[in-house]
Amino acid sequence: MAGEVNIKRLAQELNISIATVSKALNDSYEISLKTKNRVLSLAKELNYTPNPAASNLRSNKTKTIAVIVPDVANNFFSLAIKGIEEIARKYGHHVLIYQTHEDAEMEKSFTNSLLNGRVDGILTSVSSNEYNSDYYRDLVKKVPLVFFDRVYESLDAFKITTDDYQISFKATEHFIECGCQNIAFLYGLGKLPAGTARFTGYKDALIAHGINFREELVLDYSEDEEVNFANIKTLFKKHKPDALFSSIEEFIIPAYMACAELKFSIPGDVKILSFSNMSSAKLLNPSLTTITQPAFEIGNEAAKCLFKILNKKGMDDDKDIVLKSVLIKRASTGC
Amino acid sequence: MAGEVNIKRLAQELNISIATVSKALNDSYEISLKTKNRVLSLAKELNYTPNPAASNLRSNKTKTIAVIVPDVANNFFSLAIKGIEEIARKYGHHVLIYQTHEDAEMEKSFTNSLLNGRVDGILTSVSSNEYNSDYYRDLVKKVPLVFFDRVYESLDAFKITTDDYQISFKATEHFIECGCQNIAFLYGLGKLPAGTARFTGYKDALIAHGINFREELVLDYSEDEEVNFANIKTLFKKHKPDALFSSIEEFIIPAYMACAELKFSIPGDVKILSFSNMSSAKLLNPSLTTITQPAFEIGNEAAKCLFKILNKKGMDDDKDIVLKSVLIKRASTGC
DNA sequence: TTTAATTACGTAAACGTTTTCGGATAAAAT
DNA sequence: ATTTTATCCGAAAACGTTTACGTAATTAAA
Repeated sequence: MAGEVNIKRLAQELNISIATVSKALNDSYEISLKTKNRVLSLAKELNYTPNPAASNLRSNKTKTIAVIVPDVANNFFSLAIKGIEEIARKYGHHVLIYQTHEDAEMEKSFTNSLLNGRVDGILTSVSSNEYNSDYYRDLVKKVPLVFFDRVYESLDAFKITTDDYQISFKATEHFIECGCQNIAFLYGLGKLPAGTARFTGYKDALIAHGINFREELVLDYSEDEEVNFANIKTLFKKHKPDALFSSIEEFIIPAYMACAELKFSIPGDVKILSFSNMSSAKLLNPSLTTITQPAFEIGNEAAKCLFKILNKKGMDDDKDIVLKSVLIKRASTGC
Repeated sequence: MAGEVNIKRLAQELNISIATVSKALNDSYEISLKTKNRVLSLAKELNYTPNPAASNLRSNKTKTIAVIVPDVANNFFSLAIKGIEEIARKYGHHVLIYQTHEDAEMEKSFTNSLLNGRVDGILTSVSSNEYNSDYYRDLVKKVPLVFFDRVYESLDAFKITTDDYQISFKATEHFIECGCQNIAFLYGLGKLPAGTARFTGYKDALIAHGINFREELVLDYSEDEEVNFANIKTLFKKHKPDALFSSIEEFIIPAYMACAELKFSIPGDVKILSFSNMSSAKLLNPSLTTITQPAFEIGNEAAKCLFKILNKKGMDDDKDIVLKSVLIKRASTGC
């Protein structure tokens, strides 16, 4: 009984046409204030809410945006999502969240499932396992899309990133100021601009301070945590680095465990810092120096950007927004 | 041009009716294998995907489910969501995620926005700030809904929970076996069954071992982390507990910080354990003994349950599923 | 006073599906 | 030869909105 409250029902009870009701609900200029009030108050009384499917079908608007991230369990992404939601809520949009788990195929499959008008726009942070530039070159023409953090550089699309190069340069200098000379680099996201920028910032800082870059001090990320653990131990034994620059959060656990197992003291024997948004960084033993990205703000900016596109405003704005990360010095670098 | 590929277009190109096309796409028994193949292959060739709005409008099915949680940044919930997604993907459903940030009003507002047919069903873990039993009593009649972890006990609805009472009892016994006598309880989720069950398990274990329950050793959770920090310090100074049983993850950071500031050694001066799904628990200083809930499995079970409802199967199954948590002993309890 | 403009509302088509019902054909049963 | 049944397909309505267009009533301009 009470379930079937739709526009037709409102129209009948008020003795007006459904067109008038619809327009009144959408605050159209064509409708007098008096009838608007009549409609609105009855709608409220009957607890009317518009059917989204019908509305979407007719208007081609879904009031939903999609967020595609590798993993919501990652601190960075969960914060970014929070930033996105804040804006989405402001614009009355729902948020559809997809996790790719770094699987490029799943990423494409998810994205494709959104192209038939399921969402108004997409915010994406691409998977790190494959560089799928061609796919995205097509995609950005088909749907409003904003990249954040993990972007494709060459594309003509809106991109929100951070100052990976500069902050990595600065972090490396921090090591050097603490007296480190053999700074190892734990290399993640190698296929993405963010990864290479972090690496280049590290390398350039070494060179700028007259320290030779040594290929053998670079360790590539493996998805298998055990492998990373083993690799770090090997790195320690073979090359005795006095510092570890971890370019992604995932290296922290195996690095700390390796130090514990090899009885290396942090920061005495080796100093460590890492890109990270872990809230417990300050509780590690010892507390971890981090490069912390403004994750919430990135999500915030990305979402704002998308709604600019959806509302056709500021299309001539700069398509590249770069936010600043911050280096938080703690005990693991010890100075 | 290529954008407007819908059923009508397929029908025209194949010289058959749109009804036939629709039925073929839905693998109806009314359609011959031959025409099914013709339709399917053309659909694939033209990259046809059905318009979800139209489909939803007509069929009253959205192929989406909603997940309502307090916070995706919480390790427990992000894992649970992963478990949900696995099942949703299996059934070809999309997942809409909402964060309430423990705000009961926002929770109601979100939930209400889903009642007009935006989703086929809801998985929810209710906010801890208010006990909104009346609201949910109405709600479960209107929409397929499954509670997980944070439930309303009195309702006739599907609920996935864990053995909070038993595991808390066991954890308290672990303290006692380690020689603790003044075990403080950091009390969270007090308005929810999960919270009270944990508290009761703690209390009953004390009594079972002839230890007096002391009200002054119980500390209620505050949303303000600074307040928790201060309260824990006061607790330490006033009552010198030799153990801290944290019933929620959020107490860990202030507890560790308080110990550090007061120069209390863990587990020497005070032993600590906490409900937690933090992956870095083993890296804390010292590594933290945890009660870890099977978060992924909870999500998994909850989603399975919802799809049972949606497919009208197993409606006579037990509506209460209880999974087992596990006590992982580490250095912070020291024995 | 006539005409033009403005305001307020209604009619009906459209969005892309799904589904009910019925019909045509052919095979099987009588 | 007639009836029944099975198989395959189409016509058309329906889902609940939005919106282009038309029109009557009122007001402003001529």
